[in-house]
Amino acid sequence: MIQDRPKDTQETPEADRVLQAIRQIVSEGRLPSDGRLPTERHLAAELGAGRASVRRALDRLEAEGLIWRRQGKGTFAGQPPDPTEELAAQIASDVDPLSAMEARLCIEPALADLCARRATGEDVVRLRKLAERTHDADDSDSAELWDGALHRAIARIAGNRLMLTAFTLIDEVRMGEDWQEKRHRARTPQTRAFYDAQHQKIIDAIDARDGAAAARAMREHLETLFDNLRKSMERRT
Amino acid sequence: MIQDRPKDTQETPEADRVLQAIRQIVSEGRLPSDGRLPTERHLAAELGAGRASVRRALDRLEAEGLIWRRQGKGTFAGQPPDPTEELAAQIASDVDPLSAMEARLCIEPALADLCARRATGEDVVRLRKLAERTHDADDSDSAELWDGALHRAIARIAGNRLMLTAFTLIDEVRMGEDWQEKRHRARTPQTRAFYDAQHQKIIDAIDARDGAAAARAMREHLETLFDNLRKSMERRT
DNA sequence: GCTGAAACCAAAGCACGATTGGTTTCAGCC
DNA sequence: GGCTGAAACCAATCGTGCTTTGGTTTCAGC
Repeated sequence: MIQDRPKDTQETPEADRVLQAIRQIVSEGRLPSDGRLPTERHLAAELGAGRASVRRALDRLEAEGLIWRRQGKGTFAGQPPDPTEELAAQIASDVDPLSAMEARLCIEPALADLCARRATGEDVVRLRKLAERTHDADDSDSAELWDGALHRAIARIAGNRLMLTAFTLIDEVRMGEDWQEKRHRARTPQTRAFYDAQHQKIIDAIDARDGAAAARAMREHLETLFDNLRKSMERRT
Repeated sequence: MIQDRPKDTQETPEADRVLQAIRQIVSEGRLPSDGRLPTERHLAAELGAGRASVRRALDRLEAEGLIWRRQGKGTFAGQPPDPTEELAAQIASDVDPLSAMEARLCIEPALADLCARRATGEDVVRLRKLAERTHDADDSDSAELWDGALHRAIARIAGNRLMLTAFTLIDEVRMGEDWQEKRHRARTPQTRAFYDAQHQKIIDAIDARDGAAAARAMREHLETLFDNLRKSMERRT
């Protein structure tokens, strides 16, 4: 699996040209709203190359996770769609914030536990980086995004496909709801600082491979979040 | 909403005739393997009635939950398909028994907790009946079925749509797997008696509306189940 | 050994008409 | 007025056939 040859930027004259060209299309060239790339045959004609060369380049981009392909459908930028999202969209209509919170309070501490028992050193580094991004975020919106990424990363590292699916389900419903705004109002500079400290505590427990402590810290974090959300909802009433 | 007229078995001469005829088709008339009924137009012609009458009869059967209809598709006996099952079928392939058990251990105690806090007297009666059926089951297979129904009932009573979906996901994957056989081997007369006692304990806690105790009892039950499953797998090795 | 070209396969999309449940309207009949 | 039967129309779905598109193989040239 190890590339022997030192030339990494210029594998072969033609292949590299094609690869760079397509990479540029993906990264800066504006694509249709669905992210669809031109067809392989079209790209080959446009770049004056053969289909085989184009396919080799696309193979690489796909391996890098920049694009995904489906026979009969096309080539698209980004990640392949997740069937969990569709299910989430279907049941999102009759789920209230309280139910979502109950579900989070049930599953996320367990995920933190598993995460602590299975995380590699590399994983912990990534988590710390995400916590830092959450901390450094300028506005409340981007803090929200990085916070979501952190919780998602913990769920992924936990390494249980079923529980990850359940988490994704909750996460999608939570995001798609119109009570986004309520959550937004619940975030203040004070709460954000508090959340950052709790994130630290969770990650420290994971770093120490202490599953029970990680679960406890996560539960504490969620309960704080829950309380603030509830308070902000009562304030509205 | 209250029917004033005493005639319940004979609402109107024609409507009742059509209703009975279709009810008979659904209950005893053999249908195609997918449970599809003849089309409304076909039924109307065959029964010598108008489409409106047929539709009224079908409306009633649908309200009773005996059939379900979809525009452009047809009328079918039984319950409408659950999108959760499809998702479960998709991810079932890369889920091992251990992951499923982890997931159950995470979610079912929480469901028992919620169930204890929300169950009505009627709910408890139903649970006791299911536990009894599990106890009285002749063979291991039917015990398995009633046991599943009991756990599902607890999940439903918990009254959280998201968590019910997550439970259904786990349940479907668990059922569809080929390690059904392993679970079968793990059930012996001794373990069955033990499980019955644990079911009692769970339901007693629910009856007492003691959420924490219900969760504890459920966790204990699942851990026993888990241990036996693991032992039976090791025995095979 | 890589490239370009061509041909074929299989999965998905698209367009079309047919089918089917959902709805409305209308006339006939208690 | 209320139920019935008939008809017409709407909207979702399905089946069919053709096209598109990625996946694969083959072959000749450099």
